[in-house]
Amino acid sequence: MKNSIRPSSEDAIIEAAFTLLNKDPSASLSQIASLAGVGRATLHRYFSSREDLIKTLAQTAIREMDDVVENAIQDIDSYTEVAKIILKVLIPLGDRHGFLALEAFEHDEELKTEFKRQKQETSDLMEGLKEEGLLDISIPTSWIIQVYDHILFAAWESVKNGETTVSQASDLAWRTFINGLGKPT
Amino acid sequence: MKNSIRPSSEDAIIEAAFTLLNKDPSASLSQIASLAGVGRATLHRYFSSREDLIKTLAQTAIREMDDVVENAIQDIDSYTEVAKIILKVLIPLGDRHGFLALEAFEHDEELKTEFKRQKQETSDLMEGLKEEGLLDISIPTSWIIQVYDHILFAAWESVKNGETTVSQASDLAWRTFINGLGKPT
DNA sequence: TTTTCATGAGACAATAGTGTCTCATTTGAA
DNA sequence: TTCAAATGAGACACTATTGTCTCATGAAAA
Repeated sequence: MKNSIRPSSEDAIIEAAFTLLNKDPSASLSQIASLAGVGRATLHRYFSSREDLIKTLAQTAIREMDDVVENAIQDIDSYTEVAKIILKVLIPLGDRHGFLALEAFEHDEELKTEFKRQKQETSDLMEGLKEEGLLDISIPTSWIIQVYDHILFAAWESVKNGETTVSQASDLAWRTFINGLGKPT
Repeated sequence: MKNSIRPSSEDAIIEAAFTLLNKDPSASLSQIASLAGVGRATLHRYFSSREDLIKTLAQTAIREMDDVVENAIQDIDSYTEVAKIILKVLIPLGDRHGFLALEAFEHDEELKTEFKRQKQETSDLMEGLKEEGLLDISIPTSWIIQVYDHILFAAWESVKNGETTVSQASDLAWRTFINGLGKPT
């Protein structure tokens, strides 16, 4: 029972950081501590430096994405349905994880490995879609991944701007992806 | 002949800023001045503050985009060809203008107006594509704009990563856009 | 009650960036 | 050559942020 009950301070800081950094990626540690309702000293007790905090946020984000995806595709067996569902469940996470796209993790081998793994999983998924005859096999997988990622981004922004609901954005994104890269008829 | 020959210092600073800020958006004014080959004091003689410099860069970027687009579509009369060519000529500008996407211009009315105008022009272009029967009229124009912008972004990144040439990325982007949002057959 | 531990408040030093200013030098034009 | 404008170098004050440290307090566990 090492981690059964959290001190709540650490979680509060992480939540405050996610909230604040998405509004202003250069928010200070003072602001974060303040929103978390803890002193700045306490923040430094849990996270030795700003870099340490950001790294924890990135790891948290990776885990949250893995969790939400794994949970959503439990009973699905076709690549097609998996790709469709992932698109839908990841859209709402943009508000929470978006700011991480602006951070540089080039010096962190641990995180780079995790990012590489996620990219590889996406790659495998896209190869699966090709096998199922949904995607044009003559299109480079690297381009397919780019489009998949950026359409997801477009969907998130569309929702953020109030142009569509998550459900609508999800449908539009999927339709655009499939028609855009699908097997020529 | 007020502006016939530039002092070159101002231009050198702007060029250095474009180069450096795309590598590191938080590069200091010292670094920028240094790369431009001028003293920090001189930089402040041309740009009263960092904000002032960034704003000039944004205005420059808008003008450069307008120029390259206007120049490319001079003799074209179909919306379809225009949309296709714009995609191609804007890809290389990503390396130069990309960092501006990370800046916040919410407090600058002048720039906000320019951005709004560019978005409106894109909107008009997409409506034109609908009229020419190239795009599905049942798809919201706001979504079409999102996809157009993000596919452009995907193409730039694809080139930046060395996955494709500009020409290949341009073809893939156009194909993906047209098939993705085109009229159902 | 006593003890232990997390915490808040705040002082502190170090660092970095910014904007201003001065002065000596250079450059180019008259 | 002479003069005026542009420049480089650098000092200066100001601000913000960060990370460390100490100390008193309050709450929970023993």
